[in-house]
Amino acid sequence: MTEQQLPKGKFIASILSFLSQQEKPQSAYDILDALRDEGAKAPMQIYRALAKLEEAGLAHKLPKSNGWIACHSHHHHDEAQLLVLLSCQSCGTVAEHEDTSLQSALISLANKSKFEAPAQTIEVDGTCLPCQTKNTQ
Amino acid sequence: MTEQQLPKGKFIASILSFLSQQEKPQSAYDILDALRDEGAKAPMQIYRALAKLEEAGLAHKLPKSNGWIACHSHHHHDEAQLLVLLSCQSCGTVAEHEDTSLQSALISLANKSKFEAPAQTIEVDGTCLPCQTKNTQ
DNA sequence: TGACAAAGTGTTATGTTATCACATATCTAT
DNA sequence: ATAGATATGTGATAACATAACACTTTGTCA
Repeated sequence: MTEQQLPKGKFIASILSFLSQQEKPQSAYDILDALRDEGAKAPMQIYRALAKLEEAGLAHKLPKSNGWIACHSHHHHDEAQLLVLLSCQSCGTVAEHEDTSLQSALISLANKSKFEAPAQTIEVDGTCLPCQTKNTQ
Repeated sequence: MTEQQLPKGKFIASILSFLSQQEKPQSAYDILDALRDEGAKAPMQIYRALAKLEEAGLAHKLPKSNGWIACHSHHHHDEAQLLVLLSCQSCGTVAEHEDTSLQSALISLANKSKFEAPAQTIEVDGTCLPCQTKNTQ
């Protein structure tokens, strides 16, 4: 299992706490605004903290949509090479998945091309179940 | 097979031709600069054309890195739901793959969650074979 | 053919996301 | 104490993307 130890840094804890309370991904500038009280003044402060959180596996960036979420899966495996984020374009919610067969399919594709791919996150945009039913009513 | 008919629009052909000649993905602003001669003046003109090219399957946007490439695969299938772009972080080249087993793994993951995912492009960042050998010399 | 709708184009302004560069402060081991 | 590493503050700017509106061209059909 992953260590999940909090990296050190001024805004680390606040950002993680803020993200955890949000249902939807937040942009770096959303976070900046939310942390004005605590002295955050420039985007750089937020981006630096987010980079550390991501490196620690405590937050994930949605690669397409520039948003950030706190990691909700407390069961990440060290050997996991692929995190899939199912992102609902209608309501904004994001579901995290570590899928073995998807991961091995990706690894085998990379191997065929001798392409060296480190662990990564992919975002899949679509519509979650609640929103599907909502939209057909 | 996909139709691959050229959409109409002032900069469509020039953009496609420009992208085809490039080895690496180009940003919308790169394209804008390249098309000054032909009268391109504002980003909007480029983005509009790129949207049509992407819709027609003639160009692909790298979801993570804001770059655009001309489609090099002349064999896209209509039923393809997933395009994988292996993007080398060292030299910038991008390889296009339509991988059946990766696609079906993704579809089955989505089905499990009843998540409705339309056709999409995912970008996998890593290192291509030439760059791997280059970097260990 | 003339009139209307639809599609395409030009342009300004603005919104959004991300990094550079450099100064200053703080921590840590010897 | 002090040197090196790490962290922080901050202004400026780069890079990416869209809103909004006016205007022109093209398609089409009575």
